[in-house]
Amino acid sequence: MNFSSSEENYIKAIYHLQQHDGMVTTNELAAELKTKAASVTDMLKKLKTKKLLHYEKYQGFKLSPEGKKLALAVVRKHRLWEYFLVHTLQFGWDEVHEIAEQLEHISSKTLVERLDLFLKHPKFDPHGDPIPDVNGKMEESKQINLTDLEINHIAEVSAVGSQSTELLELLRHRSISIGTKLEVRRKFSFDHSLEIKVKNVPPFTISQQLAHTLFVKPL
Amino acid sequence: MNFSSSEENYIKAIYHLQQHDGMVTTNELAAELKTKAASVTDMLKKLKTKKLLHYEKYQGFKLSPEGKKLALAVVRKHRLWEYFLVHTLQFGWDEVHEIAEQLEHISSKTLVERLDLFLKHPKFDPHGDPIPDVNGKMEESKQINLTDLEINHIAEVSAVGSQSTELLELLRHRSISIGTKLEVRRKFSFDHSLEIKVKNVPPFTISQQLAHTLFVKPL
DNA sequence: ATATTATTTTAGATTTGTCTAAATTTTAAT
DNA sequence: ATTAAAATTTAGACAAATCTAAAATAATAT
Repeated sequence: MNFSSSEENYIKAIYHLQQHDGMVTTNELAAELKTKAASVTDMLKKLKTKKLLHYEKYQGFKLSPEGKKLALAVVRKHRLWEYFLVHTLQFGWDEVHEIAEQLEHISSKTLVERLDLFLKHPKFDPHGDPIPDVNGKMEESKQINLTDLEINHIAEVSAVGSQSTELLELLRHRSISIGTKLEVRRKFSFDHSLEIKVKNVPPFTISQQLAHTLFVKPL
Repeated sequence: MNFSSSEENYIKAIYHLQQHDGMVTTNELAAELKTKAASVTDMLKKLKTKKLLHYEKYQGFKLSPEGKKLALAVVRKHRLWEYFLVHTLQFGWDEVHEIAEQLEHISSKTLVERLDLFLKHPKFDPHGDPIPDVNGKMEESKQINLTDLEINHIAEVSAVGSQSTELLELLRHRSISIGTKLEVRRKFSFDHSLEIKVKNVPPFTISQQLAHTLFVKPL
């Protein structure tokens, strides 16, 4: 079976959403894909006839096993290409998302496997997310959310929860990137903001919203 | 300006056809793209409004300077990706065409330039075709058509004029590939077939049609 | 329990790229 | 110079993916 880029994007977005929610709703998906609810409904019907998801109208939906398999294949391609862009072509880790969004839809089993071999079977992409293997299996990453990091424990930034330009701009301004070592000095319960310490920089405060999109590996 | 894959395919096909013909006709292009004349007419109108080609109805057409620029950019991407697939990912030179057809439509200037840098600015693709540089300039390849090779002069196969599966199958059967050294022993004027000699193999005869799709560099 | 609000779906329209069949224009042949 | 044939274009239809506006359903709030 072969699927359009659009279908693959829907399947991938559903996969990401159902990691948190279990069941996904029409509006959630519309927001994620920056499209309209009506368009989502249209596509859901098509994906249902292709047996990629379980869907009863007004009831929400989730991927079927075949849908999950497709999602993992797309995620695998996306993350392998990101790894390639950063490690082979010397892109910055914050420049590769949009290009990988295009590359992930190239359809050639052989290409993916040759790429994987050339890259020596990487297990994590430049954002710290695990890369599924040919069978969709991936290592559990030991990263936790920054909001869950214990006070005064040093950790290394390993992933960011979104690749929006706005977020990346803010991170750049704060000189935070993958690999940055930091610790949480205080947690303010009023607005859940955090005081952060990075070496060679005076302590600064970040919002709960920002902390929520950052993942770290405790050292 | 950004263009759809379909538009880029039309522009690229026109570019290739006008290398021979100067002016291109609707049916020629329809045949090249394996589509219908009516579809070609539709697309021509669109490409004309986008100023990519000169076109008066019933009169044939050719690329405008902007069209040529776009064509060369697509050709550059195609050939760079082919080079990458063969030299970096170890594909055979006869396996890469279809994948490169997809990759050539990835739109990211930076990506192309980083790829070019990583590959060390290759001048020719695995089929022996010259790779245009960023400005669309390319080296004149010294290859000539096999039908123009003088009798008893040794030459090396440097390019094939098509990537059709049928042709590649025939070449494989004849054990002819890029780099094969050969010479023409006789030319038969009746059907313009050629008697070919390759080392370690008894002489064999090839049709004019096949000879026409083979390009060689005299040694 | 019913009304209000929010969510989701349907109905109908739009864009892109394609097609078939019919009409038009050009070319070639007598 | 007509006519026949070939090439090209138009007209109208269709599939994919999207949208807006209206209708249907579900959730909620009194």
